[in-house]
Amino acid sequence: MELTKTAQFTDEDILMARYAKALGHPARIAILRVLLERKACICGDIVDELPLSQSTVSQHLKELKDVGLIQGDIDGKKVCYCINEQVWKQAQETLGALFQRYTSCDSSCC
Amino acid sequence: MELTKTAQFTDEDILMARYAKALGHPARIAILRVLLERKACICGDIVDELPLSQSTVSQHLKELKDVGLIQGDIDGKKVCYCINEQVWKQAQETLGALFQRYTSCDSSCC
DNA sequence: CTAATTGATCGTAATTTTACGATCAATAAA
DNA sequence: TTTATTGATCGTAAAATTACGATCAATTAG
Repeated sequence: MELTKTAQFTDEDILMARYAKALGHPARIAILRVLLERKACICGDIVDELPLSQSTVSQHLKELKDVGLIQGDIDGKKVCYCINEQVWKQAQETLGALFQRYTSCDSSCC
Repeated sequence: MELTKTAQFTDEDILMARYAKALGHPARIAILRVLLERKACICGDIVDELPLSQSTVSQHLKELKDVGLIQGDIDGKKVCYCINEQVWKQAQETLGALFQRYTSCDSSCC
């Protein structure tokens, strides 16, 4: 009895997945870690820290920028990247809420 | 002056990215939400909750199972899925730690 | 035994991601 | 001005994801 599926994903699920997806590659985790370590924003020394070419790193930076987790401002010849506080905390809350929703049902299942 | 890049990604970054990647699709978020809502583990009624075909949902379930976030036990004709507590908490901690590493450097940058 | 149900897996097509070199634009240094 | 540096973007190839129907194996119901 095939009922037509109309239900779509909720905006919240889509947003959450977007944040998670942005974190879903070691290079992007590494980039964020660099940005977190040096509180001040740094530019493409990030490239030197990663085992990837400049163009590839630039691509990963763009993805992080597209979801808003980081921002980059031009400073002369160089570009300064850093965490975007608002979005960062938004992602933290959204994903954190999902994880916290778990309450061990010690009993029963599995 | 091209220095050869030797540095690889750390195991921790890779693991973290793996967890995040597993959460990086609305369908998988939706699946986890269903599993979280009904504390007890349910089987492929999940399919009915999602706007996707049975085979596609099964594929997403497999991905979640592969990273360990969920587990599925056969119960007669049906299969019972539920959150894997250990792994769930591991992912929560790992990703949570990353997010918490941010300390607003109100000043300066960007 | 024969149906029907459940859910994994296979094969496949379309799309997205990942990665790189090459190039381009802009700034800084000579 | 000419040259070097910085970093985005383009083009492209290879690989991975996403999605689906079809099929298969196992269990349950008749």
